[in-house]
Amino acid sequence: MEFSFSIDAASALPIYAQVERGIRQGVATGILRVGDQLPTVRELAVMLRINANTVAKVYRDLERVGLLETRRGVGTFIAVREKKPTKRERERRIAEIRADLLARIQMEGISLLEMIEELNSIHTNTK
Amino acid sequence: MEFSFSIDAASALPIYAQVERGIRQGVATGILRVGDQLPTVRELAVMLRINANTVAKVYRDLERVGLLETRRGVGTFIAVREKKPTKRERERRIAEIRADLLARIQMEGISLLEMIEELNSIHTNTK
DNA sequence: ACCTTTGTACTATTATATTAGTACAATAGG
DNA sequence: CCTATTGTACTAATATAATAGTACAAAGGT
Repeated sequence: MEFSFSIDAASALPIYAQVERGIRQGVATGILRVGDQLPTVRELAVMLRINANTVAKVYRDLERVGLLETRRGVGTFIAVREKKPTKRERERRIAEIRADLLARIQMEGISLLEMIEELNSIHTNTK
Repeated sequence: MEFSFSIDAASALPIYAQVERGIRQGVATGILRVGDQLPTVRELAVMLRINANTVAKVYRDLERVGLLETRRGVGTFIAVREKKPTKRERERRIAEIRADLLARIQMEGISLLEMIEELNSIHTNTK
């Protein structure tokens, strides 16, 4: 698997937020590991067909948070694995994911049963 | 159940998009039905603690799309039920929901099995 | 030492988002 | 007819987002 994601310029979600999400998802899913080098500001800008300043902003923001580490003249690297949330926090997030999913399937006219079966089918096919 | 949602001013998603999502979700979930009157522009602005212009923009946009119907001096109403998607379209959306869910639970360190059980528990409790 | 690469820091420009305020047009109801 | 209500249409101001372009500082390689 390779580190890549796409930008939807038409989305209401600003580009910089989409880039940040892409990187965070890469880290969280293990596609990006501690020490891995990211594309350079200019490279990623070309890859995503966005402005280099936008990429630079994301790198800067994520560096401030501690997720990335930048070495001038060298590149930008994944600095840390995201810290484990508390049990309480984890449950809150599960509840949030659940609520979002329910709202969304209801919105699309999909029954909970159908969705569960959809997920079960992946589960049986993948293991 | 009552028509209500909340705005997160800190979200990267612009306020107008959050309002639009709230209304669309209301319609899709059946909380808002054809013919139902929405709060007035000024009322909803107060309810959500945002500017009336932002609400007006959303009403205008949704009217253009045909989801709302506005009668001057009277109010804004739900115009149509969203049209049924084709079978193909529906499957595409299910796949999209599934992909988003998988990415998200992986990002949060939640196993698919755990998520399925979470959903199953709702299912058994609600029926 | 020199050159290249890389992140950083600017300025400038354009577009969008949000708020504030005012005014107007259409409609309902007394 | 009159008034209040409601959506609509403006202007203005501020902030953010995104692009374009230039320049600089730090590090590595030669």
